[in-house]
Amino acid sequence: MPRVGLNQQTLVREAARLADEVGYQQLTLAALASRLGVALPSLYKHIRGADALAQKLSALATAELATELTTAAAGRAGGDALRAMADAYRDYAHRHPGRYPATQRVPDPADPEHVEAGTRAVAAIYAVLRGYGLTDDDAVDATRALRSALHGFVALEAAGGFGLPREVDRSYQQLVAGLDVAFRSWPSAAG
Amino acid sequence: MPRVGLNQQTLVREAARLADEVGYQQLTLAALASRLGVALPSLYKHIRGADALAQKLSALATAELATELTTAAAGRAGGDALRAMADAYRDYAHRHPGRYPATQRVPDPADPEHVEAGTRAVAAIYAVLRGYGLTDDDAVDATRALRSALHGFVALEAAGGFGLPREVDRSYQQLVAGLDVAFRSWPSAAG
DNA sequence: GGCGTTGGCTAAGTGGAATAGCTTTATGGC
DNA sequence: GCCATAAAGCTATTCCACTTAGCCAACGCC
Repeated sequence: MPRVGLNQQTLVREAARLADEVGYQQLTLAALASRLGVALPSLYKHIRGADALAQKLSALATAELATELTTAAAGRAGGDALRAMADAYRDYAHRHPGRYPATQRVPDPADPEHVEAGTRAVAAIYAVLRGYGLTDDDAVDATRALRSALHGFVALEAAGGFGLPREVDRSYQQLVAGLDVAFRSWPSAAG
Repeated sequence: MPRVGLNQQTLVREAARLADEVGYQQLTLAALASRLGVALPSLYKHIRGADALAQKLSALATAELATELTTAAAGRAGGDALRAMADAYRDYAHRHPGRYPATQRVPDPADPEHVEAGTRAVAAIYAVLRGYGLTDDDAVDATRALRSALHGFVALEAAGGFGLPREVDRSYQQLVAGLDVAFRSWPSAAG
């Protein structure tokens, strides 16, 4: 039995690739083992189980997404930054349909890299919102609104929830334009 | 073997109750059969399988949600209608945490009731947007934006994605207020 | 009351996750 | 270089969910 030379990193990376090909829900230990050319139980030498794999995949995807969001917003401000970030967000979801759902898993407090990735993603959003003069509670609310809108759109799109012929790209542009308008007049003291 | 007197309707209704108790992902045919006091294969006399059950549950939940959205918006207009509908939406997701995810499944074209429920839900949203003077392409875009924002928020909330102490209720109010602002100045001819 | 339809059942197969326990490989100390 | 040991494979087995096949009993109609 020649050794394949697996380790957790190669395993998680291959899981990410596999998920993008077959879908997040179809990512199974059995499929991963088959892909790597080992028997299923062999994976347990490197990862605690299916749930741990999902968590590590989430950390990987979140880190990737955070980096892309940060890069997109760099050197831009206001509506420019918002549009660039929103495009990067949806683009990542399109390019990595299997990884994207993993980013929605809440970071594991016991995994510093996962926590850091989540923090970086939120920080990227915060930075954009600072360009609108939003801080503290307003920034928290606006961050939640932005995440909700982007994730909701991408999730509905992936689920095939947009049946009408109207182009989805344009609807997304309008959504982001609407967010821009909303953030510009975001209430500082609403009740 | 005394007959329990099952039929598809009671089966789907019980599945809805069970899903709300244990979660959508934990709704299994095994759990449902146990709950109904029959052996698992007996369910197949009434439903084609696990996927068909999920589809029927989606039809049920979508119909319920459509009704609640329609009721909430009735007799209101503009921002009033928007807020009432948004509250009804999130309220439904909270009261029915197991049914809500089912509403995201795309209606089965072969199930007229399912299709009708989906149509009613979208129609309720359209009616609210007409109060903002939005029609045609603008209404399509705005509907997608509204659905995205509401679903995204509810999904992130359910996933535990809002870690900070800032009250989630207030964030939701701000989101809806932002949508109101955006819809009032929704671009009629953007490009 | 017979009989067909229907709604239960048991049995068995598939596929994924997980654990136990064995064997082989790679490696580091002497 | 040899060997002890840890690591990385393996097979076998259990558990759980879904599904199909095929049997039998109950109910309902004439």
